[in-house]
Amino acid sequence: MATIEDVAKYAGLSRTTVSRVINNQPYVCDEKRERVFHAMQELGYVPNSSARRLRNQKTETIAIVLPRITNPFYSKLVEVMEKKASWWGYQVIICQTYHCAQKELHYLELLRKKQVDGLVMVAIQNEWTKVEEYIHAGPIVICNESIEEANTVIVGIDQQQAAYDATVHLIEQGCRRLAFISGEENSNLVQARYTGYMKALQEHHIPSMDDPIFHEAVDVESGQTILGKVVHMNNRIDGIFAGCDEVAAGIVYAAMKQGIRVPEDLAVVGFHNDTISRLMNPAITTIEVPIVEMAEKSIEQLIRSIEQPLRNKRESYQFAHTLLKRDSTNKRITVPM
Amino acid sequence: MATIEDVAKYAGLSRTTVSRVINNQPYVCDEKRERVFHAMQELGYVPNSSARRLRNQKTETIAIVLPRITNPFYSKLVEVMEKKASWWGYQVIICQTYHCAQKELHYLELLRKKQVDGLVMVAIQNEWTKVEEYIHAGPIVICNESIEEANTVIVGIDQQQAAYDATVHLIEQGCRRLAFISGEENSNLVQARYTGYMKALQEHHIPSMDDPIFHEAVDVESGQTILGKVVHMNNRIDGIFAGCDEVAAGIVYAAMKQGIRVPEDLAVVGFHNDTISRLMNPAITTIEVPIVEMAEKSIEQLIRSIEQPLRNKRESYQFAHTLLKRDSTNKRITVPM
DNA sequence: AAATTAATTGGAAACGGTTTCATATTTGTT
DNA sequence: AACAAATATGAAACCGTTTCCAATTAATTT
Repeated sequence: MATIEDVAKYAGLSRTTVSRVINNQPYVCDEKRERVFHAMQELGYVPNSSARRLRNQKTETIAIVLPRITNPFYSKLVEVMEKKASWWGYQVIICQTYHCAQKELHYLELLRKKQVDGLVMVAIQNEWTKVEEYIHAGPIVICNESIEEANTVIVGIDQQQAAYDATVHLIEQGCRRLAFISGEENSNLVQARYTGYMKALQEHHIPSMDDPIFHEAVDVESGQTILGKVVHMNNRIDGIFAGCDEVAAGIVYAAMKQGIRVPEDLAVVGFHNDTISRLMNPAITTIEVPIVEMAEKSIEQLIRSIEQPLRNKRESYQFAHTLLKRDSTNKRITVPM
Repeated sequence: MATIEDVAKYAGLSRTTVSRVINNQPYVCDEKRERVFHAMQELGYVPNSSARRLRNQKTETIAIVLPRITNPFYSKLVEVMEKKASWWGYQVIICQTYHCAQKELHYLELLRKKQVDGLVMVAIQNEWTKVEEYIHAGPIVICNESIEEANTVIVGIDQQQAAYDATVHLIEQGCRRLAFISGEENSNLVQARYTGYMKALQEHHIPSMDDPIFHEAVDVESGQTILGKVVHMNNRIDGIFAGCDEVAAGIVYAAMKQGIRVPEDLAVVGFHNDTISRLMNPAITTIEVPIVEMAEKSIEQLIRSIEQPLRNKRESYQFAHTLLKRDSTNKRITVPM
């Protein structure tokens, strides 16, 4: 590969001058500028990224840390983030944790190694205090997680309110034996939603029927499994709040297979308004999340933090969610409260 | 940030010795090794990635070029690829082309800038001759595309045979007025499938009914749109081969909405065996593609090419596909041929 | 015409590591 | 005891850029 030195020699000039041409700087006369262009052309020269990164102390790369890309909600977030980042001239490294705290720390090290300029966390596996230490190594934006104590940019929706809205809707449709189904139990996200869920139950004087078997659900298969368990319980559950549409779809699918009517016997609410929630039969009631706005805001703020660092200040951007009422909860009755 | 120089000073040793410790090399006595560890600990030292990349002429990063990550087929490929790459200690940069040849070239430049050590192409937007030029800048593995003339590693399935199998199945189910629906018309992938589709038609003496409106279909929405157009045609189509399950799902969904019975009035075959094809009602007949094997093989071969370069040699890995017969084509009749 | 100021240019010093090479000290062998 | 071989260490070169600084020339002002 040709280096800047080769170009300089070929053009009979110095590295400095070539560098000026590459970076479109002034103080190079037209004739020499032309000569440099010609030499670059002739030698097929392309500036070496590693050398630039070292010299400029800047990688123009960011990382997105998430559980796994196959979850449609995450993949949509990543799609938009990559698009936006690319528009600003940044590359995107994708980091799948598979919900493993260890893996998450491994990827956070990218910040200390200076392999990325900044990082977006979509979901968080470790204690915040552990993640926090990395902020002095580079900006971190939190997207879609609720960390009260985080002194950084945090983008998302009101998870508690969303869960509350969904639960109230189930209750208004006549459900009285509800279940709360979620992904990893310990995340702050799940905690916030659970709080909203419980608030709705308490306000309507409905007892909780939760059970630990209902956690760790993140995909269609786990949704199907859960329905199997629900069926064999004594008190038949008649309403489910699921943490994501994949799980909700698995539940609805398994229910139909087993002759359990949705919503008559069992109403289901999902989360995220993934394509599948719309296409299922019955269509699944869900919480619509403004993914595009969240993703764009996250990247904008991250890049701003990179380009003009002023760290350690909490900055919260909260977007509005919407409850999309569909057939999976439509019992066509309204129970007087 | 502390540099290796700082560590050396703190430990009262030379950069060389510190470097030896970092890289776990011999010829450092235990006592000094300890001192270096202590100094690194004390200063919170982490080796700078850019400096390492420059000196070692190696980035330990690869790129995956694809149309868009939200397509479940691509996102699954990426999931597995990232997992595998990470296992080998490589980072993954994701590059979305949105089917734009220009964008693809932009990402191919990563190879020339030495910002990545190698690159996997899932789908290809440019002429192969244009892409080929980048091979001398670093290894490229083609995954899921059929480029006859490519002298590089190419991983995939027999697209032509898969389309042939799907089409024969439609014909055996009694369909006589078929349509072929695909993504970007000019890709070699689509050409290969189209050849298989036509071969099946010809072997069964069935006239082709194709129409240009049936291209450029890549998601659920376009599937829905297409069904709308199909309905208004004179010769009612009774069988559709769709290039991906998202499109097939859109078609099935829209058909049900309009009272067109699937499969009685219209049979549909999809591609990829995405989750949605299984969950739709009726479930969609599809071609199962061994995604995990393809993704793993692609990464394995790419990393092999990076670590022991021996370029410009075609190496083809073809995996077996399966036709999964489901309800969207199950007319419960067998027409004698 | 002399004194400033602006426009060009290149040498050399970073940026932060790894590796080659030379040197000094042990250890092992005959 | 003499010599070869293995171990331990650091100085300096190198990876490919960008940028500071000084030097030279051209243009402008007094």
